[in-house]
Formats: sequence, C-alpha cells, structure tokens
Amino acid sequence: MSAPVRVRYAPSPTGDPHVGNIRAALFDWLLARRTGGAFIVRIEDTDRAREIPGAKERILEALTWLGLDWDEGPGKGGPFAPYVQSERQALGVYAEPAERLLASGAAYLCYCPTERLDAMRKAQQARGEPSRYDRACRDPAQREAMRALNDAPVVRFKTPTEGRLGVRDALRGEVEFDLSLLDDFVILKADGFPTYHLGHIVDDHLMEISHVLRGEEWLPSLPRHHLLYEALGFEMPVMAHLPIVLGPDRSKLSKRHGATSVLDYRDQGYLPEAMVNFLALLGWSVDGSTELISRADLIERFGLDRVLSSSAVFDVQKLDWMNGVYMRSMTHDELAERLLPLLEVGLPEDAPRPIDPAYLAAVVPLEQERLKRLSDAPDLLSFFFVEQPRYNPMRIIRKGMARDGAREAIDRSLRAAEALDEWDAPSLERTYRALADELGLTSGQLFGALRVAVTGREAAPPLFDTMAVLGKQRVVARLRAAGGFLGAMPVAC
RNA sequence: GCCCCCAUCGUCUAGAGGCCUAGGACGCCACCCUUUCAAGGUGGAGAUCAGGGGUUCGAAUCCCCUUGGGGGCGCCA
Repeated sequence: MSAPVRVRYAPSPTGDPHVGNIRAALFDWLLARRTGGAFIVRIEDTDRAREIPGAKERILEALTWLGLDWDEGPGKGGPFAPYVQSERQALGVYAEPAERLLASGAAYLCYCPTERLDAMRKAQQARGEPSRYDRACRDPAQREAMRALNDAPVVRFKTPTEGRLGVRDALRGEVEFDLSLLDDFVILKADGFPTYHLGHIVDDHLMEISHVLRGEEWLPSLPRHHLLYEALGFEMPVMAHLPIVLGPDRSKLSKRHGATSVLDYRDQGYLPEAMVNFLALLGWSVDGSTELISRADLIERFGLDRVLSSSAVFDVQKLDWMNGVYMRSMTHDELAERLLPLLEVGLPEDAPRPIDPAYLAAVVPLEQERLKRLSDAPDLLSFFFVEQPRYNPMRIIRKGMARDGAREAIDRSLRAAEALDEWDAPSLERTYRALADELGLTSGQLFGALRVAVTGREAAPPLFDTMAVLGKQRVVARLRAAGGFLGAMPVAC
C-alpha cells in the first residue's frame, strides 16, 4: 500500500507566474486530483533581496484564474502551516536540521567573505574550470583565519570528494553524476535563511510530500538533494524533472519572446479553460489524436507515465486556435457575460454606458465565431455600439463603381430602408437584392458598399443580420451620413 | 570549459522490434460553401524518423559513437 499522493507547487515570489512554472503547477494539480491526493502551495521566499512585492498574490491569482485550487497553503491553512518559508524560518524550522548536520559533522561553518568567493569564481572561470568552492573552511585553521575577516558564517554541506551517484528521476530513469564535481554548497545563509536546497528538502519532508514535480533546470542539483536527504535521514520523494518550455528560437521561454506570464495571457483575452488544455498538452499527451480535452477528462486521464522528457516550444498559434475553439463552444449567454465587463471599459468613449445586456445578447451570436480572444471584442464590436463609426468614405465605392453610382446606390438604399416596415434579415435581403438588380450592380457590389456605410468595415458579420440587430433607426442614420460623406468628397476621385 | 538532459513534418505530438510506403493536430496552400470576414467541409504539400555504426530474419523503436539543441555550474530559486 502506498502513501497518499501529496504534491506541492513551491513558487518563489520573485516575479510573475511564468508559463513553464504554471505548467508544473498544473501537472501537480492534475496528479493530486487524479489520485485523490492533496495539492499544496508553499511560498519559497527565502531570498529577501529578490522578493517582489505583490508577486505572491499574482502567483496565487494565476492559480485561481486557471482553477487550480489548493488544499493546503496560503489563505487556506492546513496541518503543516505556515506555508510561507519566511514564516517557517522564524519558527526555527530550518535551523534545527542545520544544527543537526553541524553536530554530526556533515556540515560546517564557513566564514569566507563574499569578495573572496567572487574572486575565486572569476579566476576559475578565467582558467576554464568549473567554478566551485575550494572547501577552505573545512580546515579549522583556515576557518579561523576567515573568521577574522567576516563574522557572519554560512553553513555548508560536506559533499563527497569522489565517487559516482545514480539518482532516479521518474521520467528519465537513473541519472548518474560524478560526485567529485560537486562542491560544498551553502544550506544556511548568513542571515539565517535556508537556501533552496535545504528549504525545500526540509519542508517537503515535514509536509509529507510524495512527488516532486519541478523544472528540468533542477536536474543538476539532484545529487545534492539526494545527499542531503540521506544525511538528514529523510526519505526522498519521487522526483520528476519536467522538460523546459521553450520559446520559438528553442531557448528557454523568456521575456524577450513576448508574454511569459500566464496573467499576460489572461489580460490578452485567453480563456482559462483553453490555457489549461493547451498547457496540459505541452509535454504530455493522452494519445496520438486527442487535442481538445475537458478538465474532467484531463483529471481522469493524467499520469506521469505519459509525460515527455524532451522540451517543447510554446506555440502561440496553436494556443490561438484552441482558444478560438473554446470561444465558439461557449453559449451565447456565457460569452455575453464574459464580454460585458471588457466592453464597459474597452469600447470607445462615445458608446453609451451602461451597455444594454439585451442588445449585447443580440450582437454576440453574430460575432462569436469571429472572436479569437475575449480582448478582440471591443474593437470588433464597437460599430454596434457607437453612434456613428468612423471610416474613409472612399471605401464605400466598391470595385467597378463610380462615385456617382455609389452615391446613388446609397441614396436609394436609404430610401428603401426608410420605406421598409418589416425590419428583419429576410426582408432586408429581399429588398436589397432587388435594388441591386435595379441599379445594375452585382449583389456583392451593393452589399459591400452598404457594409462599409453601415458598419464602417469591409469585414463584418452577415450584412442583413447585422442591419436587423442594429435597428432601423441606426441604419437609416448611418446611410444618411454615408450619403453626406460621398456628397462632400472632392471630385478628384 | 566541465557536467547533465534531449533528438519523429516549421511547431505540438502518436509510435514502447514486424500493424509505418510513419498517424493526428496547429500553421501553410488549393478547392467547396458564400454578400465580405470568419466558421465549416474536402483535398494537398510537408519527416529518407539528426548522421554513422552495430544487435536482429526484421529497427523510428535496443546499444555505441558523432553531430545538433537545451539546461546547469551563486550566501537565486
């Protein structure tokens, strides 16, 4: 019988929630939900200098947006509270194991000044050697000498100077490391805070974590962690190093590739369900053909066994497609509801507020399949809401039409609109098809001219449905305005 | 430089020795539908499975080498 699955997402509040990072959180969450285990969030804020105010909140915001609810963690509490390392540090959580290692001789105090370490690294790099600590303070005499220069020691862990160590990674199998290449790394900083190495091992143990899913950038420190687990007498959880998420140039996805924060994607109008679907398929698959998968099915089908160990490029084009699919699969009401707040702030000033929900409900069906992202809406829908869309009147004159012809077409269209009693799409279509014939224009020409006059755009939803929704009054006013524009245009064209 | 990881269409992937003259999806192209734009439908181009050696009756699948890409080498995580 195996212990219950307990997984944790342990972000450091030093910036916005990166997609690669959040993908790890998603896998954690899926594994927990799949197995009926627990998903824990722990904040690793042991670097006070790099901490960014508000970052923690934004990370939690991202999880919430994606619907990755946590069972234990900030704002939630739990049997192993607190879940913030700075608070745990204050409680002495890390000092105790550090003392123990010191007492057993597995660790030692190091007084080397930062300047010395920096100089040493520089020299090593200049010589083309890997930079690592020279273990000066392992020697009591040297330690005393260093102490005279610096009275705030760190605690370093003694690593073996030779041998090889195989450590198991859940995705790759056994990975072998040369221990002689390891240096004595710091586990407790001069300020009393643990480094990542000590902090996460102690907390994962205390919090009874069963599986650690983290980025592949941690793979090189796996032997260190193995050694620490051993020295502390803790059992090592299952370790899985997830492949790196790459940018289009195949280097680690970063700011210069564009948006890296999932909150950026939220702000750009992507749907959380699309984001979850997309992220789940980055480095994991159900089979060879499933692309669209619901959250429920994701939970049902997820497993570490189908997680890849090769890195994947974050393909925004595919995300766009997928988001469009989710946009189209929403009910009109759902979409209208999500669009309303965006339109309130995003529509041009002259669109009347508050937005009439009934009118929006009529507009949404016409635009839904044309929206790729929520944020496309203010721009795409604005002509439905403003009094008079702005456009270049030249565009009313369609291919093969003269200015006078266009003018006449618009005038006649205006009169036809004014005379029309049945203001619905079929009646409008009948009327204007007949008018096109009468004017000797193709329907494409007339409809194109009308589309520009009525919407200000050359690409818009079906013309007559649009006119029907806009209403007779608006359409008449816009046609009248269009006639005026054409009349006022310089003759040159 | 050293260590580690990875390697199937441009991209995400299926493939766990014969079912592969390598399947799906995004993107791309063409056609159809059509009042525009979308959406949808149909079809197409696109991978000698990075290269070379083995193992085997048989290799995209196993082993080795090379090459390429990525990651790591902090009192950062």
